[in-house]
Amino acid sequence: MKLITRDTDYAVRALCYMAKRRDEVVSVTQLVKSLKIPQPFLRKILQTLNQAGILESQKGVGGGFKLARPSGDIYLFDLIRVFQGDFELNECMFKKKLCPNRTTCSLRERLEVIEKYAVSQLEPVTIAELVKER
Amino acid sequence: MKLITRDTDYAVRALCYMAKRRDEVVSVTQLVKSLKIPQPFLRKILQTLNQAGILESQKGVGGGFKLARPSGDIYLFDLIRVFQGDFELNECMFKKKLCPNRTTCSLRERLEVIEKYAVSQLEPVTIAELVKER
DNA sequence: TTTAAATGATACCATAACAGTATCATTTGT
DNA sequence: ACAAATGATACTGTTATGGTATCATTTAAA
Repeated sequence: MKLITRDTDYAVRALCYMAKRRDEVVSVTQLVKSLKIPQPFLRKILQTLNQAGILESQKGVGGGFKLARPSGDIYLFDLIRVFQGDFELNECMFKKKLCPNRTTCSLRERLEVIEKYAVSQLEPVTIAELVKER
Repeated sequence: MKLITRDTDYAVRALCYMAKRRDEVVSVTQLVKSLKIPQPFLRKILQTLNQAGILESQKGVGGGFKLARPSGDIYLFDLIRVFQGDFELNECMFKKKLCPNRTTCSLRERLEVIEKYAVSQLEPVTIAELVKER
């Protein structure tokens, strides 16, 4: 049971790295040297981020990626949405439909509270924030 | 991303049902009629609970299952442990080893806070409690 | 203008978890 | 003897996760 999957995690690391070098174009090869992430996997991740408008890319020799916007405007939740879909700890199996079971539903209320708390904790997190800490 | 998997959920429902009929032996067939759960799946779940010492079973005609202890002593976490293993939202990929990435680790601290909160919310939940509500 | 370094686009793959199903053996009340 | 129940165990289909592999295209620089 993971709140953050590996691709989201790798994305965070890569973006933090790039945030420290704003406006500098960084290649995957470069990134891989610092972060210990498998090349082709990181490449796929960055391409996805590019398609999502979080990164900008530049092809050809000397090319690579850079942040498409200030690191303070890149939210952890953006990444979660891209790689993991909507953040939901619940996923009631009877969504929309009338929930047939009152007992489980009372449990669900508790899960909802937990989810709200988790969201409140993670919502404000941006790449800039993560870079700043320490 | 689910905090509670389907088998845990089904287990909760079945146990709540049985809690209302304490010391009465209930067969899978009976349970299936009330709760809308696939027979063979529920059967497997109850057998697992039996092996875990949460249920007692009685074979043969008129047999079935009943709670092995008072419903107030059966914790949601017992079930989670049986069906989902340890409750962890974190699963740092570099457990034990020195975490090589400070940035991600600062994120991890936030995840730990969330996990602690979730545990604090779920820890006190027993079957008795769930039955009592409403 | 060739070459090499980069991304773009896609397809593929292995493993595990999840959500069950199926079957045969054994027990037991009637 | 029979039928209703669990015990034990193996199997199956689908999806998510965590990647690899390949070929095409762009582009800076020799």
